[in-house]
Amino acid sequence: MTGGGRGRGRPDTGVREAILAATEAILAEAGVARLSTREIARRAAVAESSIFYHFTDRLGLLQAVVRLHLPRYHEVAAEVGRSAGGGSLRDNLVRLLDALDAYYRRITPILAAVQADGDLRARFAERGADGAVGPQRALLPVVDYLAEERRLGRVRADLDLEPAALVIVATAYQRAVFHHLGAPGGPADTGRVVDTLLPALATP
Amino acid sequence: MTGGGRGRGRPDTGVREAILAATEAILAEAGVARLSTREIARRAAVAESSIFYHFTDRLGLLQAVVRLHLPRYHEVAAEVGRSAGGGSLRDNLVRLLDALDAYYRRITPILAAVQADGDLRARFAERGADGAVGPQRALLPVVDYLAEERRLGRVRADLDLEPAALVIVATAYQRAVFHHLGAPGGPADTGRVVDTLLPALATP
DNA sequence: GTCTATAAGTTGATAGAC
DNA sequence: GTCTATCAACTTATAGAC
Repeated sequence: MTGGGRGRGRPDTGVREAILAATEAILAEAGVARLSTREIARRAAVAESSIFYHFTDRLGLLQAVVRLHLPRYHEVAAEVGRSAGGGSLRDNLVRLLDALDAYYRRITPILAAVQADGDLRARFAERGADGAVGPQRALLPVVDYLAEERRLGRVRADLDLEPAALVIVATAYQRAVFHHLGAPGGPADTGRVVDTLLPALATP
Repeated sequence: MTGGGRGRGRPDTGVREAILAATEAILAEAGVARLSTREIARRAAVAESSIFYHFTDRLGLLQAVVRLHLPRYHEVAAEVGRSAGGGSLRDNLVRLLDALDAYYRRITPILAAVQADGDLRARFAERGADGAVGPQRALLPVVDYLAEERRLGRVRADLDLEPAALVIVATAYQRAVFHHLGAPGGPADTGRVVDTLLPALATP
């Protein structure tokens, strides 16, 4: 694998990237159930065997897709976390929820694949155990953000951070799932959700 | 299909039920990707062709599994809804969240399959359109429950019901997903979640 | 209604030329 | 690194006996 040595040595012909892109596209349209190496190769306009050269096997490819996207979650959440003191608490929460929602909409097909493929789920659980990506780890950036707002006195002093973060992340994810399932419009806009949640979070 | 005429005419040999049970088991363990008629037949100790006799094709079988479980959601939520006036608001919310959580844990593999299989997702979206099961419809029983508590004056008069229901359903679903992905213990117990949410819901 | 037998097509994966 | 060619195993689905 050239993976990681971008811009060094012989330039990638783009086959690896084309394979990853085609995989994501199929995942989004048809789902894991119909993700075949044959179809990936056809879409990427690439030889089927190139998939095995770059990713060893089908599961390796799926893992690569997961590892390519899940870590970006921390970027998304951290960016909002940095602006903790900035605007109003309400505005920050709206931006946090919108950022989470946008992120989850992008990766919902991948998350669905992890949930629906036993092997992939198993490997994902392993990684979670050693602390790398694990499921509840998704809460940490939001917990950090709330802790900062609490330090600034804008969030209730007695707020239980983990449940609060769970509720926020859960709401964003749920909306993304609804969207993925074809819900028209999506239930309630972000402003209404934040206004509803605010009495539980803000300092009275 | 004898389906529906339980206890009338010749008794079912149980093949249909065995197929459904085996399908659910495989869905829970291995996921849609590995759900083959061959494996279903093996587990159910049944001829592969019986699957096609009862369910026409693979997708028909998947639809049958979905239709068998999703409607139970309304039973679950409605049962809690009936006890609206009963105990304290907090106790009712704990019971509602626990009921939703238990339900979602059972059907998470099926929901994952719907999300991860394009064909199944498409048919599910169709049904949603004609108002039968649709995604956001999941919110209605919770909206009804909150409306009743609001009528009784225990929930804020100005509570925006849809977002509130969304947050509750989302939290239960998120916890079920964490559990399915192998999260140890699950993040925060129901009591803490409800206590965190309560200031947003209860009459001040 | 349930079975056995079978068909045609697709699957993930490998070998070897360039 | 990427390709073409090839494989055995498995896939969904059908036909027809009981």
